[in-house]
This record gives sequence, structure tokens and C-alpha cells, in this order.
Amino acid sequence: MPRSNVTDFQKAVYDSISRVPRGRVTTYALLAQSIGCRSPRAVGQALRRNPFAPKVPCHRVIASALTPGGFNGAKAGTEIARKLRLLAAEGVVFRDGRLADPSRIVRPC
DNA sequence: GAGTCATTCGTTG
DNA sequence: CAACGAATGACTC
Repeated sequence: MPRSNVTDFQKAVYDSISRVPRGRVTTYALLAQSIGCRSPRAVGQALRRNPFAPKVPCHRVIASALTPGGFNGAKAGTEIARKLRLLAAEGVVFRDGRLADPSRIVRPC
């Protein structure tokens, strides 16, 4: 029962995230557009289920507003704090709940 | 700059 | 088949 039934769409999302080099982050919108989707929601849905967790670095994906957005269905918590710390360890620093360097956002293309 | 409304795609129930 | 979900964009105040 597994909801592990990975679909092509999820594979595309995973591939796009994997294309992002370490120390860089991506946004839902960029990912969605990169895979040919106009709704970042679908991407968020796929990541939220995280069929590839923790293989999928969802923490590397943030909202376009430079905000971490949410993770695991929650916009805050110990889990998200851990992800932010991981990003900081990679060079992505969050300041005041927002990305300190928007230039860290790269296009999966 | 901040808040609200409408939009849009795929997954799950 | 219907509803939901980690969002985005545009408009208004």
C-alpha cells in the first residue's frame, strides 16, 4: 500500500532536485516550470509525500518568496529547523526566516 | 510592504 | 469522481 507507487511526475521532480548542486537551493515554481508544470502545488504534493525520503533533499526546495515554506505539512518545527541547519551547513544561510542570499537559488535547468 | 483572491496539477480517499 | 495539498501570481490597501 504503499504509496511508494512512484509516478513519472515524481521522478521528474526528484531528477530536477538532484540536478541542483550542493550549496544551492531551488524553488517550487522553478521546479514546476522545469518539469513542464505550471502548478508548484503538484511538486509540493509529491515532495510532501516524499516517496524518496530522505533520498530527496526536500530541504533544498524553498518557496519563491525566499521563505522555507513548509515541510512535512508544517511550516515550523524541529524537523524544519534541522533542514535549515543542513542548508546552512551547505552554504545556504537563512536570516530572519528568509534566505539571506537569494542568489543561492538556481534553476534546475 | 503586507494581505487577499483566484489559479492550477497531481495525488489520495 | 471529488477534495486536498509544502504554492504562485496578480491585485488592492
